[in-house]
Amino acid sequence: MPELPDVQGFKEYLDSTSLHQPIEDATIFDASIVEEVSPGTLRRHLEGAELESSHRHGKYLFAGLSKGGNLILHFGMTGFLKYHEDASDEPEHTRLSLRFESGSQLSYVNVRRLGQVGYTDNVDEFIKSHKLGPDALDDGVDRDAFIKAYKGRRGSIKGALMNQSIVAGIGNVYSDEILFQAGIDPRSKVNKLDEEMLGDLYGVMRRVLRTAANHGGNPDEFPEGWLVPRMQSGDDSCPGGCKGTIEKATVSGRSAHYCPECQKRY
DNA sequence: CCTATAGCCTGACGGC
DNA sequence: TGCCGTCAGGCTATAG
Repeated sequence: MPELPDVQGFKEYLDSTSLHQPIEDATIFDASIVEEVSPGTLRRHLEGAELESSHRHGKYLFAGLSKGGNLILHFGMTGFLKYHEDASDEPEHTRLSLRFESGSQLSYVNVRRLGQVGYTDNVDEFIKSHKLGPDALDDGVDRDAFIKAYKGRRGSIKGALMNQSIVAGIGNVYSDEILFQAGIDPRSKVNKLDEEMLGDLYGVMRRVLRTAANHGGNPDEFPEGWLVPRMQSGDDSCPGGCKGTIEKATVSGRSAHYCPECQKRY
């Protein structure tokens, strides 16, 4: 599930529930999802510390620890956070749980183990070593930087948008939404798009991600005419008013949803 | 350098 | 009901 807007929602959830509370214990239920350090090392860094801040970069969430360093949270396809008061409310598939002095707990839950938790001293180095580009909503990603980064690539525009090393945060669902709103077929080659079209795409990308992030990635709150809520409810009629049907195609190894009427293939 | 592909995990769903 | 294949909002390593 979690792309930039969803992870922004998790950040706000963490901020409003879990900051500035001493962690009494950290329980790692699944050692295999711990990256960068050993499970024991992660635990030592967490216990006795407080989460004092949080920072999102692309689909990653980092929580600054009062003893120094940062907890890394990455959600893969099925991860999320759950704050609960009672140990009996522990969700299934909890992989890491932080129990605070108050008795409340913050749980990192992930069915498929494609996500990771970990620890790093230096977030910037972690971002560099994982080859992540700038966050898609970063001020540094302006129109010119966007055009320069994508211009002339050979692959599909959908694949390029999902490439985390160019710009971080866009995944399968939001690449579909952005391309739908930009009127571009996901199979289009990037090098067939001129600078003006890339500039327009930039504007759509920022607006879509900002709007979705403002709603914490909850499709029920998205504006009229968006594609994501339709897909989620299993309704394949085009929300663009063309009366057409949303089609599916495999693009860059992922399933793309698009409207052949409203989106032009370049 | 760039792009496409297979593999990693688990659970839900549809068809037989 | 039970089994099987397919698919899923991500990332990495590898091959071309």
